[in-house]
Amino acid sequence: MKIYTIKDIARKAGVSVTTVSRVLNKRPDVNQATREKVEKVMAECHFTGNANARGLKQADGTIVAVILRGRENPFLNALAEAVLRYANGLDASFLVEYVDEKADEFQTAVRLSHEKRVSGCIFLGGRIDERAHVLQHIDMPMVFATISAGQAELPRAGSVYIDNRTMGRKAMQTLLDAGHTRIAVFGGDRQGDDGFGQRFKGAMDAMQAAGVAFDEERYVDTRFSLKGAYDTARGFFAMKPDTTAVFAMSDTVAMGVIRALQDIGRRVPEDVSVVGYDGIEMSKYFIPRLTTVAQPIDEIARESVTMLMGMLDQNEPPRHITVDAELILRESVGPAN
Amino acid sequence: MKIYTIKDIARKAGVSVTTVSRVLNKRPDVNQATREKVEKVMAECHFTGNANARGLKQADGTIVAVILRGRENPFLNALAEAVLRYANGLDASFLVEYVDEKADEFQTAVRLSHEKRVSGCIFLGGRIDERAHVLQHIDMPMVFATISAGQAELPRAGSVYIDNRTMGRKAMQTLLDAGHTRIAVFGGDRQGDDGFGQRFKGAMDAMQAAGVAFDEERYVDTRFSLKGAYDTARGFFAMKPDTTAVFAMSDTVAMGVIRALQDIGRRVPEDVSVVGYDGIEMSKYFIPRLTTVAQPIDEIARESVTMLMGMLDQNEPPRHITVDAELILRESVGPAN
DNA sequence: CTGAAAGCGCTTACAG
DNA sequence: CTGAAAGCGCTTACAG
Repeated sequence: MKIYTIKDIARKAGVSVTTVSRVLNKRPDVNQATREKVEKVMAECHFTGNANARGLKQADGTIVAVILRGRENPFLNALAEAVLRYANGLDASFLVEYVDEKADEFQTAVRLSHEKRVSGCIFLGGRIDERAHVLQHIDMPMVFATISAGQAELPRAGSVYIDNRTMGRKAMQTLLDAGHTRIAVFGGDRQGDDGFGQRFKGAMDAMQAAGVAFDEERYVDTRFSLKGAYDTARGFFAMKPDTTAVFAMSDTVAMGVIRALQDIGRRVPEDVSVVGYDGIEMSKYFIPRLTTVAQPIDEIARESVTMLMGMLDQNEPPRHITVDAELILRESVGPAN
Repeated sequence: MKIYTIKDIARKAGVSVTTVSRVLNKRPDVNQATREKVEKVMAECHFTGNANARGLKQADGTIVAVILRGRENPFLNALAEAVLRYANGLDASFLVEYVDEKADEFQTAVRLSHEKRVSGCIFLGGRIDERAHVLQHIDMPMVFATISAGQAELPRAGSVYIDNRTMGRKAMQTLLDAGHTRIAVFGGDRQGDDGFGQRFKGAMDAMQAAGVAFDEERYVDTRFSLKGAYDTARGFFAMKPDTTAVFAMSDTVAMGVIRALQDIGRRVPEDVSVVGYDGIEMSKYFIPRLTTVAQPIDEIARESVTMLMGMLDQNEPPRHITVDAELILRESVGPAN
């Protein structure tokens, strides 16, 4: 079956391609009768135009890329949905790009700036490290959602994030308040100056203030998946069975840990307490419901979109803004025995 | 900052655009010294070429669209990942397109065939109904993954699916075997000739064979989300508190139902048994672990990709193949009291 | 309100 | 092994 081009439509409608282009783009300067005639032909042919050809013309409006790692990450996907919701109706087209586990999202951004004429981008999650240097090669506004880019030397990068250090402290405080002292922390690279490093620092702040020493062997470096957390937790609790509480740096990790605990006969929260992070939907339905640090997804999305559009349209400078998070007390934390 | 074009690179490297194009596409017929020179310039400029311009040339190889509803649907996203995994290395580029809750995926396919020169597509999940008529306007091979397209009048559509009727029967049989008789079914449109309708039919087969009457008021039409299932279940159990088992047509629904049960003081599986469907990863970690009908994600993905590529490359006819599913017995089903 | 023509950044025969 | 030129399907001044 034939794929029609604007030329075919023009011929069938007896007008020029210019005119077809005009009605395709809903421009006002077309005679009503002409418009209807062309629209009829387009409908018959199910014609919608070729995106590549259209995209080739530069003045094609703003296009922004939303970059995230993981099609199966519930938190980041919820964030992406929210970003798209706020983007809706704006004078820019948003495309979401998933990067692979082992891919480099910064190089992806650089590539996109060429390949798809992307003029701005929003990074969802992730972290900023030396790889980010390549971003200096592209002169494009960007905003990092959920992590701080304040320390990075990226003049065109803004960021929207919760105060991870404070929230890490509150998460730990919740455990301390319940009387726990042998507390494990399940997270990523604790040394990083990213969200995870901040959460860890906050947790240490709380321990220090409470005068409780942190047992270094209770820091657990885990993959952020159910299976990763589960396997790690099984191994950890075999080594450190007297641990009575866990601060997990994501809800997914928290759930994997809770499952592992259950399987070795430790109840949550009766025997071991667990606090999660992110506040994904599942945290409200898991059994037990998760006590967790809920990131304000809608607000992060809204601020990120607003900031980026401001940089793009009004040439506003990037900002680094923190939004309020909430520690939600639910069922997975109980008093130490 | 300047966005370089192939012309810029050619000038900087002192060669023609043809040559740059050749090294960009890694063609063999370029002098090694020339290639290196050009590659050096490209690297300096972070040049990767413009996807729109490239895509505009027709002989650009096969491109297939993977269409699914819901960026937050864990089952369909796992399927998409698997499809991409099998697609990797094939001589075709795959793009995944998410359609909105209220969008029409068939019109999306038609649009994509024009806009992005898509020459084949794989539908993940969903259902076939009268809206599918538009597909007859495009002469493109397609395969429906997880649902049967055998009855549809779509000459170019193949499908890969599990035998939903048989598995619906087995799911129900599990409940009957455990001694349950007051069983509810939580699903979508039970009348449809789609996967859900088949599951329901299978469930009825089992009840009939067991000589157990199905109480029509125990069929519950629910949205396939945690919240939807939870809310529906709360309402349902207030009306039919003597129900002792539930066949949920997706794991997500099963988990929402279990949470609701928990909240009204009914334990699973001691008081109420629940069987799910799909076999998503979370079903192995939820507490209790879900007894569920596991769809063979990898196999469905592999067969779908293989079939579509066969239709595309070898002009093979579409087929309708069923793959084996497995009912996994875990913790959410127990004996009736 | 309408159309002829140039051009977007590539790729691809074709010629050398 | 290399390059000049045509063309992919659109959009956009420009002219009428």
